[in-house]
Amino acid sequence: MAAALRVIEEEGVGVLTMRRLAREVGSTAMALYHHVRDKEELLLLLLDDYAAGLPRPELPEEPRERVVAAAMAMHEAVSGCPWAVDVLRADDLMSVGALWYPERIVDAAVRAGLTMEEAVDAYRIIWHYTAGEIGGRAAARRRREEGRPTHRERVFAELDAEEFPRLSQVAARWEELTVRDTYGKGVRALVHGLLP
Amino acid sequence: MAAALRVIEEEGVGVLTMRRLAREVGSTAMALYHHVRDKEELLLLLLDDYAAGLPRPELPEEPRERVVAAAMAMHEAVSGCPWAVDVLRADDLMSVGALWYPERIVDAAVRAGLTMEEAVDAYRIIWHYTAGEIGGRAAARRRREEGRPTHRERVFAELDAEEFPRLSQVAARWEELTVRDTYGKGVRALVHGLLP
DNA sequence: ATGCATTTTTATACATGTATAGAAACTAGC
DNA sequence: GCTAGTTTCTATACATGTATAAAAATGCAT
Repeated sequence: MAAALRVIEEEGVGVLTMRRLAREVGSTAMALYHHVRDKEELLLLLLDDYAAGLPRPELPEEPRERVVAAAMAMHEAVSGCPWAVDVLRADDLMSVGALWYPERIVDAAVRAGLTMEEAVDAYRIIWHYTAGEIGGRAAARRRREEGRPTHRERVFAELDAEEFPRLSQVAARWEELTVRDTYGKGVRALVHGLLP
Repeated sequence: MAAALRVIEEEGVGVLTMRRLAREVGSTAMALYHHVRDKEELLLLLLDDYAAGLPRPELPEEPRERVVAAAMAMHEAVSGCPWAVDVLRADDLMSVGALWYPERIVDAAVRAGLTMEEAVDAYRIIWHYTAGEIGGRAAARRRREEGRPTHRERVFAELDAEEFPRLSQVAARWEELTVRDTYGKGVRALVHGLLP
């Protein structure tokens, strides 16, 4: 795990292969499979460690603000973790070390007056939004790094202004409009719409 | 494209490999690369065709209801497309054939009183939520099909009731609580929070 | 028809995750 | 110290996406 972490931090998650990690610890790739089920589990364990070591921010008392703050902390935590993206789609709970976030969110939602069922719904909806936002941004960044042409360019190039007036209107500014961080805006909207 | 579509529909997206597709059309894997940049582009083209052929549902006039309806139609469209999941994270626009959805959403948002910038934000936030929801559900299904133990089980097994009272409280019912479709609830919340 | 340039296809190769089979190292009981 | 069983590791193999280089096919001007 330490070796894996070192490789990731020094050279990026892209170069962490099973063979590379094996070489790093003086073993063979398949030997690693005695300790982890597959590569995803390895990354999950790393994520877990990472999450467990995160500082837990002070949260406001007011329930709605509390949910927003917890969600934004969760978002920030995952954003700062380059290998999280490959694991995120795994489930609706991130990892053991990161249970702190759902616990706070569900709790605050209940305190805001939601039933337990509603609170779980609220958490999962917030989580899906979070995962989607991070996944999208990570994919975009990766694409940019690899120099691949964004799909968007092609889309906007052959845009029919008759059929899609609104999109044509913003086509030129899309890039500019979409680099801004709108995560907070989204969570706030969700909290506004989900909590009484 | 037709061959790829046939393979996917008959045997699932999992068996569509470049070599298999090549065999299907009596060629070699690398020959395909003259027509598509990579496998992702192939899937994107398929998705595009699929999206272009979708029926465009009648939408309510009232702007907020219109956004909700368009979003739900978009969600349903993507859900019904098994190979969409592998492409979705690509960007914040799905594909040319699916531009109908963002166009309606942005337009309705503007008609509801948002500025163009705000409308684009709203669309992207809804899109991220949609992508996250579908990605998560697809991952869960795949995991179930492969018989892999869900990460969640392990998480809940070693849950400390002292530290995570709320989560412990729902641990046993998590499965039951999370099979329900809460997408609509989420979009409604977003629309409620984003549109004036 | 012929020679050249461009398009399209093949052959081969590599890195990757991981399955399988078996070897080696270790542990417990005597 | 020896044996049987278990844990851990190694060797090899395969399917996959795709890079690279070369071959073949095609189109075009003469």
